[in-house]
Amino acid sequence: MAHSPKRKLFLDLVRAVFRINGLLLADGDRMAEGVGLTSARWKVIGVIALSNSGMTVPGIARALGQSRQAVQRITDVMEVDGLVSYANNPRHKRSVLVQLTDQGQQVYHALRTVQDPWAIGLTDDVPVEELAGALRLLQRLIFRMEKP
Amino acid sequence: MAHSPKRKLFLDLVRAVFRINGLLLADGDRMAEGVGLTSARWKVIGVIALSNSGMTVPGIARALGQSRQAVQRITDVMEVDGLVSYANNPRHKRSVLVQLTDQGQQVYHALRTVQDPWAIGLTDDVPVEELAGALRLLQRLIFRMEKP
DNA sequence: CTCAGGCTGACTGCATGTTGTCAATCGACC
DNA sequence: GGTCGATTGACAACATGCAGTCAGCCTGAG
Repeated sequence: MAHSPKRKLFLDLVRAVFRINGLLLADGDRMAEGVGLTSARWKVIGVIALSNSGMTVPGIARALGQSRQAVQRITDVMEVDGLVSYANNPRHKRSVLVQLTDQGQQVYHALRTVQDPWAIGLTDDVPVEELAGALRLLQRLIFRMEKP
Repeated sequence: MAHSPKRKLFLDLVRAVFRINGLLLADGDRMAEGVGLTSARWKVIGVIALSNSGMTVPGIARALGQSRQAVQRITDVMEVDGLVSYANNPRHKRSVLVQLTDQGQQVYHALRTVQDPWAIGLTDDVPVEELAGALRLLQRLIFRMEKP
């Protein structure tokens, strides 16, 4: 049991996650630098773009599973850069809504035009079922780690 | 094609990797704090423990797929803490070998006694085949991303 | 209405990771 | 033996993430 194949498989999977996380960040930075962004920023932009009327900073953080402080710092920088704007939140006086500016929208779409071929190229010859299976497993692990 | 199921699957997988990476680091920190370590340090300790006569800093970095500077900073701190020691490298005058001290060995084994039940508990009801499949997929993606 | 607990923003400190640069050493080739 | 490219250590700048704290706003129970 100490060296059960499952244990080794799982630890290898953990290492693979660490590794691919670093590679994804590196690839993301490379793709994003063409439009003056970074990996962390397109993660945030992506969440905002999927919403209709903007999201609060803690809301974005919850969607990403990150701390609100990390998101706040990023939105603050992007607000200075003119990619997002803060709008009054009718449901909450202090917690403003983060919205994409026109420039932010343009950057988001520019990003898509680089990101899509990248995603397609990486998964060219990978069957959909394998992707779905791996995703299910990861989501299952995530669920178990989020509810301790 | 713009919204092909595969593209969405892949992007969901990317998000899952980001999320699980954060959760693994958090869990690792929680497990490691009992023995006075952090996630980053047991990653490094793990690599050293698997070697026989110690490893150079760049060697550890290559094994982890990280920059040597990041590893160097961690080994420097662990050397001050008495977990590792630097030994002369007969094959290279400047590049010393990082070795576990007795204390480092003890910490490594203490970590295993916490890590093993954690790994087992997370994968309790997950079939080995699913683990293996997900690992194969991730390693395939890693391979494609490492060779641009 | 009042007030207690929860949510938010702002700030701080810390850990980790990347990239870039420079000088010293190594190693391989001529 | 000499030379040149690769490797290494040391240092710095920067980006990102977490946790902790504090004060102010919001919400809902009483």
